[in-house]
Amino acid sequence: MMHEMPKSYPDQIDRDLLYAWGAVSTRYEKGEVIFTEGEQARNYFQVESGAVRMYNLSNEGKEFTQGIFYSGQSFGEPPLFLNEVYPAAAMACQPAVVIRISKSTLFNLLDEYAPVQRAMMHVLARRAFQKACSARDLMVHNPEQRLQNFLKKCREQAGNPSGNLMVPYTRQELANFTGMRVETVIRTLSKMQEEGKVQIIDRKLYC
Amino acid sequence: MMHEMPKSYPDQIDRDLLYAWGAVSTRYEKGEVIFTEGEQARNYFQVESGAVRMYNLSNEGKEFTQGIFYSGQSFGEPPLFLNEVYPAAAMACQPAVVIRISKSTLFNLLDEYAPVQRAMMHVLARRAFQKACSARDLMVHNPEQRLQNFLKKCREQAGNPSGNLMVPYTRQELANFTGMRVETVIRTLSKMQEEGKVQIIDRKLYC
DNA sequence: AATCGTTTATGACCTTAATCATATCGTGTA
DNA sequence: TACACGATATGATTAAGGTCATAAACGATT
Repeated sequence: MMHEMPKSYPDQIDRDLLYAWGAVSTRYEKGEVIFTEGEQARNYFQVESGAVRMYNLSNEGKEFTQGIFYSGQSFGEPPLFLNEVYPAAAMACQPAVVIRISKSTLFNLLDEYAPVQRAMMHVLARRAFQKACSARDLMVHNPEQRLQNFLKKCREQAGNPSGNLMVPYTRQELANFTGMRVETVIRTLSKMQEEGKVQIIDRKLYC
Repeated sequence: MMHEMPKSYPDQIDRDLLYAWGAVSTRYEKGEVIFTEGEQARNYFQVESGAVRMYNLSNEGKEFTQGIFYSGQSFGEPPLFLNEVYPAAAMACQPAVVIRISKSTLFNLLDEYAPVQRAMMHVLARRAFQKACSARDLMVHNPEQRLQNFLKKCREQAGNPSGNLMVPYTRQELANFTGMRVETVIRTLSKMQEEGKVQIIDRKLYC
């Protein structure tokens, strides 16, 4: 399934700067794993093109999507600063090119460029903020409310706060985002469609 | 209910430095609100003594605890860097003294002292990391696993990874942390006690 | 056109946590 | 000692999502 790319994210590290400091880029095919949950964080990663998904696999084989990252966005930074392991795995969910530099190089780079360090702080703050919002939204038990919360985030991220956004996710993907089952998502969306809360045209979801 | 204070958290901003930059401290009684969900973030807060709880109130009156912060810890920083509103409310859950400085003063201070900015980055990274772990743990539907995940975090935070920790929370507080109902927590803990997974002595919980 | 795999959809049944009611225990205090 | 209140505990009932089975629709590929 193809995902639309949201508007660009300007506050990550400039790619040319990364390359100047010796970054290397790797191409990952759809489904290829970039790192796994529990693995020690040793590199800074930034998406050059395509899309990367971070996710957890529960012991019953259920998947939870922590986030999807697009061109220009970094991912998996928090454990890097804490000498920690990754709390989730990362996988290309589209063919993707990912820039990588080592932890120590990143730290030197941050020491050298104060504005870059400032930007990094901004990124970390945004991550923490978004996760706090997610935690709040995911504690709602009501399936409809959960979907509404997620769809609202979609609209905001697409810079389309009120309009008619084509939701670029399958029902299964929505289930992985919201921690529900596919069937529940399908049934809840049907109900919402009847109540005029969303539109389903030709099986595509609009909100 | 009295909470035990975990070991100190050394990586926040030095209190004397804060005072030198014009910070003021306020005493809050147990139950007093420091800021509310949805309020614009304008200050940097750091606990001087006592304890502060950040929480969300669902529209059905259910409470979800995002975190509890003790002496030396800051709270509510992420939205400060993003010009955002608080994603959760903050309330003293013990009599507490809280240091406060304005956003602009904090930014000046961070610009002045590179090591402090580094520390702040570390704090934000830890927040993002912990929230990612929480999100993962809260997606598990099984009540026992959810409690186990939370109790494990308790043990780690207490620096007591394997030993017999007295859990300093009521059943209701455990419910608010894990997003379950009191009765479910009580029943699940009873079952775990029978299976030797925790101890309940004189109604106190050990794990 | 035929085939295959994925996505969407729907019905039947089941498991389980939420809900509601009630009771006991423990602690602080009048 | 008696009282009040919060915390713990337990049973009965219910609602609701999960689970399983099955099928139709759609897109890509041969």
